[in-house]
Amino acid sequence: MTDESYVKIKDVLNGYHKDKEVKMRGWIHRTRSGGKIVFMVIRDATGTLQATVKKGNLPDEEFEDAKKALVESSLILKGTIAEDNRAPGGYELRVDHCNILQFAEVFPIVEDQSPEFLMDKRHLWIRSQKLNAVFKIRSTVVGAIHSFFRTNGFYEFDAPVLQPNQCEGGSTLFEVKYYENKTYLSQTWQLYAEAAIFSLEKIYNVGPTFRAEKSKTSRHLSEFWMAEMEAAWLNLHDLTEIAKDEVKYILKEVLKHNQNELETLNQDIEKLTHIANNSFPTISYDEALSILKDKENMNVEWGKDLRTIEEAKLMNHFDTPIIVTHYPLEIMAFYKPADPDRPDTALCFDMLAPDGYGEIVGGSERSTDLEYMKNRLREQGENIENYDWYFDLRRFGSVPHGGYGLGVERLVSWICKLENIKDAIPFPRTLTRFSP
RNA sequence: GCCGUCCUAGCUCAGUUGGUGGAGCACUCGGCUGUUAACCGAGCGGUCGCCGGUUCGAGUCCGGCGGACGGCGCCA
Repeated sequence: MTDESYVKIKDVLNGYHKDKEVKMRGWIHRTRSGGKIVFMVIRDATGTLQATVKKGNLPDEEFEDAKKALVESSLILKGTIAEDNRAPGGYELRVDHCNILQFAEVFPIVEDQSPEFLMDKRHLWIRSQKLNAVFKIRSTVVGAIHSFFRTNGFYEFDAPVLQPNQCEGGSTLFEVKYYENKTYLSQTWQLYAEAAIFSLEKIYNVGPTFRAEKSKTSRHLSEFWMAEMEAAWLNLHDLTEIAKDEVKYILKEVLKHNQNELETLNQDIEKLTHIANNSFPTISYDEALSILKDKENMNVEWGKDLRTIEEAKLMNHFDTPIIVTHYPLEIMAFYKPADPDRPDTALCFDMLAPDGYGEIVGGSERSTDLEYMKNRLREQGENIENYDWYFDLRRFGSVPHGGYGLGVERLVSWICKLENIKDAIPFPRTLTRFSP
């Protein structure tokens, strides 16, 4: 698949090619030159390595090329790997052939960068060590989601991205011209998933979700990836336990495969390991309100959703993610059923991450009561006719079922300790930015 | 929708009471055979976001507009 005659930097740093003559290829990450010596830090997908180019050890014209090549020039090098404690990482390549594939123009990103500038140059900034590490972890996270559900008997099931109706709240849809009509970008996979469980029973999906919310915060994207599951015969307790298992499994996979990346990002590996190996508590909305009142002196009126600040204060008292169940029914979407034992609350839950990363999972049992759902939709001013096919699901062999959605970027942000969710996705789309 | 901060060289920023716009980095040239965000010397580099106003004179004061970023609400 790849040319094995070229060695990777990670292997060099692990000592595999010591004193060997090797071929390497990559890009110039940093370069500084003396009169007759050039120090280049070269970069490939696996890491960075110092290469020393000394005049006399290679043809003169190749030395001159090495001297004038700017940052991000692509190149092929031949030379010997030497252990040398003067080199960062302890190893360096002593070059005897330098072939510059393309002399890069002046790279616009230098030492001082503002977030806005880096966002404008996102197509170049994704080469940075930080984003390289984040996207390696993101790859592990998404891979872990697939393997978690597949090994637990779930089928991957895909829903259309273009959807004629909405699921929750009307004002947050992206409208799309669809021939002579209009349709909307997917806000959730859920309604289609609810149709599919009558065939496959246990399903999941990872895919893009679009919300035209006018949220300008470090936790919101207009286009983000949601990992959703839906299954027949599950109750609220089952759902919360699966969600906990899933998040712990993802964490363990990241800890297994991405130690270097977590270090690059200055994440606390011990803390994450502790979280991955401990149980996540489940509390009710009522208990959350008590904690806020008793320990934070914050009075939240019963019936109000927990706001960002309240979630953060609540999480001061936990060092793992927690599940909060039984939010007030009134503020919940039409498909969430009331708890028969506590009819003013819904059979729903959120998972909150520590350290202010907020809601990473949201889910619920789904109502099987057709009239109840119709009434809730009418109260919210929705046109019931749009949901006719969905209501069919309650007319033909309806069963108890439920599901949840996990925000991939929210999870990645927390695991990578990112300041802004925009760095958890390669090319972020927000209220004000849809380019590059 | 509401609130706040910011906008000066390619980048990051300084700019005093209103009086001929600066630094560092990047880049170019010169020097240096072990640098670690290399260093030393020189050079190149400007529609001070836009429009209007006050003033002899505006980067600076006033008004409007635009853009970016963040917070709240809402959500994953």
